[in-house]
Amino acid sequence: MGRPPCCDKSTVKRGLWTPEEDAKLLAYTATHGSGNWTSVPKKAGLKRCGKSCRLRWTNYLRPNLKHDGFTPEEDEKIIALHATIGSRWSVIAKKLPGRTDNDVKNYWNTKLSKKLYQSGIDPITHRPVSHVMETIRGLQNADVHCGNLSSVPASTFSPIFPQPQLGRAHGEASCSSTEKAASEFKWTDFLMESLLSSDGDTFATGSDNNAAVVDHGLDPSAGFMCDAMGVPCGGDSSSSSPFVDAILEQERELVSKFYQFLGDHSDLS
DNA sequence: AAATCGGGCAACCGCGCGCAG
DNA sequence: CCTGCGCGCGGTTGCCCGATT
Repeated sequence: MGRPPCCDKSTVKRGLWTPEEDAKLLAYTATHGSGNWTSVPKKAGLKRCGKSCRLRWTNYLRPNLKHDGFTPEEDEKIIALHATIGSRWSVIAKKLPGRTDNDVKNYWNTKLSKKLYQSGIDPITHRPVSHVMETIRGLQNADVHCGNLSSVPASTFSPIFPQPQLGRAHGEASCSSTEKAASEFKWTDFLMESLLSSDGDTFATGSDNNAAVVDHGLDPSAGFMCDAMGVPCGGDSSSSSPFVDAILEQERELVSKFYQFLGDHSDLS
């Protein structure tokens, strides 16, 4: 059984907000504060979903939001943070006063990623495009297997586009120490260090454990970079379900074909 | 002037997490 | 421990509007 919808979509208004609706929501939050969004539409006299009210308030009506263009300093900060933690827009937005995650996400998707690419930097890996293409060609020639991939420099893989996680599908519990040794250098580490030293802060992620993990350049939610190559090391890596194993196997094949496709079309770059 | 295209952005959707009962 | 609910998040969609043909 799926989760029931938060509101009746047939009776709820959708689409752009009118100035009158904004005024009602502002008036309500000014006197009652934000929170308990499910009851806000009723109390504020709005025919909107509570979720829609929350979104409108956090992305547009909230006090101290900046509505002007991004500065070059903000650009630099976004790029550096994206290189370090990937597309965790809420974390990035917290580092930019007056900006929302939606702002940052839209700005990245429409402007910054293109700007980076035009300047010869791959917006996914944050490495020179030529290096990325070289790596893909290397992968095409390599037998796609966890052990063989250890020969590929660890810095090749992006946190948000890690290499195929084959060990997980085949129940390989962990990578060997030699595999780890081959990837001692973590380019994200020095990015993180430079960021942290610049403002002396850490990335709050909602729990102490998570914060500690992020401090070491790891992503507690996505599980990327258990070692520097994006291959999970340690822990239970196999699924107990044949169904899940089949899906993982299928995913593995797709990733392999994808890399092969990129290699076949490397002349397009 | 009209039609089409494409960029930018606001809003929506679905999922995961945390918490209270 | 389980379940339901509220909230926050990232990804995606769709509308608006200026540029181009």
